[in-house]
Amino acid sequence: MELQEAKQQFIDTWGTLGTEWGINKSVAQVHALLLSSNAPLSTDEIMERLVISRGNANMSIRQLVEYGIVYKKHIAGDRKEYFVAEKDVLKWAMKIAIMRKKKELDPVMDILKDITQATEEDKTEDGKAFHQTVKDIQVLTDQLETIANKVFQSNRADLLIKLFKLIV
Amino acid sequence: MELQEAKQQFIDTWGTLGTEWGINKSVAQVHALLLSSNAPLSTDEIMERLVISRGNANMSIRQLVEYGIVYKKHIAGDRKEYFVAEKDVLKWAMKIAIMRKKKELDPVMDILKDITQATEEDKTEDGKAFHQTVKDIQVLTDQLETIANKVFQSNRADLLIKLFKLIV
DNA sequence: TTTTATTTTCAAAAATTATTGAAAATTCAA
DNA sequence: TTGAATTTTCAATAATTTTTGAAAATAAAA
Repeated sequence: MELQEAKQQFIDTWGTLGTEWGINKSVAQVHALLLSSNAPLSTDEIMERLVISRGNANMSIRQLVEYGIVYKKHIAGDRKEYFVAEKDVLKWAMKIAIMRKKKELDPVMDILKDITQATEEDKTEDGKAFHQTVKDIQVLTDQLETIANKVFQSNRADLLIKLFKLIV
Repeated sequence: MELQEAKQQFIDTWGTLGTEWGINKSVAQVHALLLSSNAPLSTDEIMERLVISRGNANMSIRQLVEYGIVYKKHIAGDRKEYFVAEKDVLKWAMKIAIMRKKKELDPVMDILKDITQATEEDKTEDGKAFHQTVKDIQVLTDQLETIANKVFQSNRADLLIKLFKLIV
């Protein structure tokens, strides 16, 4: 397999995976392209390489920079902005996880808590069953959150992984 | 908050969350409706309650049954099919996780392995860096997979969660 | 300042995904 | 069998999401 071919496959695969998990295909592909490139790339280079419009490239890059998994890089004597991806997997994977948790999971957990409380007093069979169902979900997500927070706060997620592999 | 209101909010929230994570809104809502209902529901009841078409209801239910998180329930003297949701959170959450891992993550992991191998011999600076990047991702996902498999295989995921909370 | 390069914005178009609903297929009781 | 009830299918339509591309805004050089 040619190096270029391998990179292209990586970019395509990443794009598909992103789509399946609710991440925009272009965003995922720009991320993959930057991950696969040693050198910083300009918007023009990204557009050309992925065959996407300037608007799309600009929006996608901006989102990745906002996520904190792609950095701007100034190159002396060049007016263009260049971009590089964070190469430490554990670092960027955790940033994505934290961002999605905060944006999509936390609000749901708040609502689950509300519903659990609001149905606390219900005396009907149906009401009690529903309360229990929501409470079960809420308790499980709370437990998972505790674990997630501990892992996120730690700078040694790699060690935690090894530890967990060891003891289980 | 009325019980009906609470249920509706649960259904809406679940639908939104599903959408954000690449699960069809109707599928997620049917799941939430069945989770929130003690009694088994027929396709007609689901259609009526969620205001969706027969086709949509049928497809959504089928998918949930395929996932193994909703069961068919025969009611004596009634020709209609009824459906109930698996109420054990840990059980259905794990089934969803296992299903999505198999369908969406495993193929990607296979491709990452291919790319890692195919770029093993590359002697260029760029090739070596790309190889390392992909390999890092691959090693991390492999570690996470090991953990996931252990949790999935265990029937006491709840205990594992408690254990992990304890030691970390 | 003026000019030129670069980035950003966003309405319009395209692509994708979800949903409908009626016809076809199936199932079951009479 | 026949016929009614129920389920399934799927082409057509609707809704949503993504992408484009050109104009506006911004930034840097002349």
